[in-house]
Amino acid sequence: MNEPGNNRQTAEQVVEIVPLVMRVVAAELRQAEQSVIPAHLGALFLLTQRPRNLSELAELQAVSLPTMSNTVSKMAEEGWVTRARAAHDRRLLFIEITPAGEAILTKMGGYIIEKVAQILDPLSTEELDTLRAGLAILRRSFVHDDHTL
Amino acid sequence: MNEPGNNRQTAEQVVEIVPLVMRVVAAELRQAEQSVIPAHLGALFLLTQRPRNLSELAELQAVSLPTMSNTVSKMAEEGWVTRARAAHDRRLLFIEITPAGEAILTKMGGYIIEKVAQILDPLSTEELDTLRAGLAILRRSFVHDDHTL
DNA sequence: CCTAACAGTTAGGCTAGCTAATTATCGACT
DNA sequence: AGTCGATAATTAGCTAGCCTAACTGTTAGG
Repeated sequence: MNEPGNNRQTAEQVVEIVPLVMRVVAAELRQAEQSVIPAHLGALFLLTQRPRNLSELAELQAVSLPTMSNTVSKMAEEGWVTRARAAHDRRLLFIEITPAGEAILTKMGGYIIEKVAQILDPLSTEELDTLRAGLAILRRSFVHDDHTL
Repeated sequence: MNEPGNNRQTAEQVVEIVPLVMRVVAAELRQAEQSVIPAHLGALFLLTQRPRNLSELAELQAVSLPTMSNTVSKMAEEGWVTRARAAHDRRLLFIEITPAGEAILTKMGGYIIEKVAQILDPLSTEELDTLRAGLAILRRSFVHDDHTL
């Protein structure tokens, strides 16, 4: 579909840059004084849209089922989500965010977004537009999308 | 410098998308049959440009000194790099890639880049251009750049 | 020379991820 | 109704990759 080299060159950039950015973001998160919410933010955000079951969360976050099971257990212990069996099919979980979960998402999500926004601050409006467009393409390519929102 | 919202919206995208892409890339790497080279590829690539000392590698890869020290130790055990004290200042390491290191970089780097290139294959030429431009901006913003190449 | 600063290593610990095996439920087919 | 395969989630056990704090060796300036 493309000149082959174009593809590969872009792939090289992805492999180089994404892990670097990841480490920087992770380092910022680690500095968030106490609260420590690492991988939980993404799942919490998905739960603000509507309740989900475990498989949905795992797929949307691109992690295995056991990983998401652990994540949800920890969040439930913290009181950020509730976990119940679905009425119509008792194999399924019905996972809902709580007000405490929404509060922590606002607080911690806001913190990290603020940090990243500072890093992006020197960029011009045009650069920000380009960056957003690029990220949107990355998302479409890599993420099994959620067709419900 | 910008309308404040622009910045924040882009930051949200970064925080959402980068970890997702990271997990997908990591999953691809994990499937690379045996060879298992996780964080080492980036460091090896930097060493193809020229020999480096440990602090340089750590900064360019945005990891702590102990982390990079471990990484280099493992790579030295595998015979992918050599480690020697610099002649003019014996505190500094002089880390060089070996032919074996170049070989493994070609093989494993090629493998993962191929995988990512497949994921990007459906994109049009225009989309690839946009993606590359966005990634370049991301890199400039997040990475302490190497001014020597 | 002595001491402060610097480069790297060691020790110890944590999180987030995985696969494999297990439990519980459902649904379809006899 | 009973059983059996498929599906959803959990548990057990493990690894990689990252960190901070404390230590060792080296240099350079007063």
